[in-house]
Amino acid sequence: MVSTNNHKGKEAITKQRKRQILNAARDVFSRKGFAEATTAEIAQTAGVSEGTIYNYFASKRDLLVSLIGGYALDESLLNLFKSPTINAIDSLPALLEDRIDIGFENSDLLTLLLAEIQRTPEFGEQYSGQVLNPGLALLKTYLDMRVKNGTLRPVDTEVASRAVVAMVVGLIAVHQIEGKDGFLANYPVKDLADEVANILSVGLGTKK
Amino acid sequence: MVSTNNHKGKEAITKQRKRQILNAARDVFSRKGFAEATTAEIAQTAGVSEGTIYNYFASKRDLLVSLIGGYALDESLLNLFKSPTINAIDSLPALLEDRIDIGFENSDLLTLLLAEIQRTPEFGEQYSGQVLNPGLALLKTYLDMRVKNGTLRPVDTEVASRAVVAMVVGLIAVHQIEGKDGFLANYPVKDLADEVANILSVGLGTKK
Amino acid sequence: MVSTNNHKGKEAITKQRKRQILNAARDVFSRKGFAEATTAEIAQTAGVSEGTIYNYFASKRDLLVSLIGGYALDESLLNLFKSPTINAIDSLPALLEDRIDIGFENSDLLTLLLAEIQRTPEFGEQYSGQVLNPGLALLKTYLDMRVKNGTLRPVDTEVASRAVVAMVVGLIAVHQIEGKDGFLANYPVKDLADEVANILSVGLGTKK
Amino acid sequence: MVSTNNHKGKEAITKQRKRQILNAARDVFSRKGFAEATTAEIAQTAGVSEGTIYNYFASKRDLLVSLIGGYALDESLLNLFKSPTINAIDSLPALLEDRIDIGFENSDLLTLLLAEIQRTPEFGEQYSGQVLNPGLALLKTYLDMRVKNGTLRPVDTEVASRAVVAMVVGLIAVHQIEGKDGFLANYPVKDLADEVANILSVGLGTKK
DNA sequence: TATGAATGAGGCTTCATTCAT
DNA sequence: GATGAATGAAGCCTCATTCAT
Repeated sequence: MVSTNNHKGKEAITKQRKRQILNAARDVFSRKGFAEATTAEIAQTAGVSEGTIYNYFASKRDLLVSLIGGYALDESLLNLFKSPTINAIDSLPALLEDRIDIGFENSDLLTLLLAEIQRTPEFGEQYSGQVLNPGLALLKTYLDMRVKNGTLRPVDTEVASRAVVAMVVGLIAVHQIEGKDGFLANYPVKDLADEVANILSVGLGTKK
Repeated sequence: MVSTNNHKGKEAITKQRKRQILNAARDVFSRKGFAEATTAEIAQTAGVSEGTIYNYFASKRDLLVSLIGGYALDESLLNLFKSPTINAIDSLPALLEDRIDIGFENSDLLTLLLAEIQRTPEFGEQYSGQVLNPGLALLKTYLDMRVKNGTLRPVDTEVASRAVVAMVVGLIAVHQIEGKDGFLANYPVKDLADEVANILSVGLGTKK
Repeated sequence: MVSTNNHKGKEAITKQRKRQILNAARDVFSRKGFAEATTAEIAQTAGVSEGTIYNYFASKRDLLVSLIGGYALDESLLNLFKSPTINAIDSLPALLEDRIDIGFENSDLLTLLLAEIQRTPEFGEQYSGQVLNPGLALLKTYLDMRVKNGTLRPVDTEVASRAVVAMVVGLIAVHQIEGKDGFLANYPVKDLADEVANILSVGLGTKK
Repeated sequence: MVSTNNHKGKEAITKQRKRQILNAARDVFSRKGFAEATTAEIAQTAGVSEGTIYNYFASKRDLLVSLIGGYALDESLLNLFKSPTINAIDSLPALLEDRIDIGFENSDLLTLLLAEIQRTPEFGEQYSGQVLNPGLALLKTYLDMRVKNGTLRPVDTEVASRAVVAMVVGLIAVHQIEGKDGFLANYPVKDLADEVANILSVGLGTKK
């Protein structure tokens, strides 16, 4: 029992230590980008020594891989596309508000992700498979249903679902370009979401 | 005359050499990102020696600055938002097709731009001022006109113009994530543009 | 206690390592001059790798600054002008012998110092303040006293003290120019000191 | 005749061009030191292009060699030790004033010389042979004469002549260390020369 | 002969990774 | 397991020298 507990305790500690380092890596990577992030700064941010990182991760690159493939992004950027419940979709303004909010908050991570996907296409496949596709699939299912019951025009839902996602991602990018003094950064997110939802939904609705 | 010609010739050669190096820099930066690009690779790509770069640019960073601020992007990514003529806007599908085409072709540059804007907010200001804002302004003028003459709902055109741009940028980003075997990369651009234009324009149109 | 000891041990090692590198820097700088000294040679001389230098000093220049401003020269060239005790002054031949000996041994450092003072006047101020002026002040105090009690002519002791120092420095310079086969390098230092002391002291003494 | 004149003209032009470049080299070397001087700056200072330098000198180092061995320094620093006439020596204050004046004005060159002699002992031999020794010899001859006719104590004139030179050189060095706001730089050269001459000459004189 | 663009060797510096404690 | 000093590969940049014009 004791040793079991110790084991569990050790595993828990190990897991917690990995998390601690990954969080630090996420912060530094998203601020500096992968290449300009230093293990020294990650260690300092995590409150551990540089050597300790290598007790938990094989390399700096392994940190990035764990970050993009792992649970660590789940709680921030990844939620951007993560399966909303069908119910959530039903309220497009609320859904958009939620996603825009998360996205603006984590636009650095989106940039990091785009940049690293570019250098390592596998990241794109991984991210597509784990995050983007499930989200798109759910969206598509929902749109298909509404097309079938006649509350939507018979659009190509494969495209339409991507258009919805693209709208959110694009707003994040424009927000990033405009900066903290730009228009989007200072427009109430709720109003933004309402306007955009309106544009999208009315556009997708059947004409009378 | 002779010396004048010589002068002109030298200036022309200098300009052409700068262009040659900037083109190489654009290639390598967009492929590797700024930090991971090496001056050695840029030189090799440009077909000059490493030292030669420094006869034309003060530093590697100066290459980036010249690239983002200069004419070098004008012919590719910058066109993404560069003032389309009012006439061009009139045909939303054609406009979107054009921009999506350019964007898919240069998605690496969009990523580069986003990443470097994040590290150097001045780049964002510069890009906003020189490229994004003029494009948005033109779009807004056009939308305002159509709102006034009743062919569009009275939307917030400040938001709506950004939504249109965001849609394009977002599609580029999603395309980038999905990769060359993804859905968007293999969907006919013309059809994509038609679909998206439909979503946007019908959504923006007055309900009967 | 243990951790305290460890701390002390680490600090001691750090200090010792800095010293080790500074000593190497002094050797190489004085042999090659600052600009022509390479960090590679300093590292090799110190018996560490090149990167290690930068764990202790911010830059090659910082090595020079630490060298000129720090304790590292105290034990060699700096003693040249460092406050001798009044007693020591009393025996001018002994004082001169001591200083000439030190100076001949470290003429490379004098040259280094002069050269770098020329490029960085702050070094001159620093060296004047920390080393030269205190030495001159002591010398002047002593000369003033002897003027007052009549064992010296009423010379301008501000000038006279500099003359004494200049004599030593000049001998070192001439020795440097003549080289190891030159006259001064092969003249017994004690005899040289006696002769020069005679020239100076009789010259400074009252005429009967 | 014509061709001869042309030849003479060409030679004259060549000589004049060499001189022009050497002067520039002297300026830059004495300001920056040999290693930190760049051929670019020398060319600019000389008002020629970088390539032109290599039409007259084999290398940057050759510039230094020509400078130290050649006529180019003759007109400034070299005069420091260059054979004064016996008559000139007769007035020690005047001689010292002259030399101190030249020396203070050209202390950068003295520093340059010392530094480069250190790296290239041949320079020291060359300088000793061409400049220092002749000067010392003349001084010694003069001192010997005065010893013989009883107006000087029977000092070792080999040492005494070096002491006189050392005094001048040392004053220059101290002046260099103290900088332009230091004591020596702001003391009237004539008074300084008088004081020092007094110290030296009375010291060298026979006691009554 | 004058030019100055091109070259490339070599220097300083950074930083991911290792390893002895 | 934690530490952080040591390492050395690799990158950016400088600058003496060459050479085609």
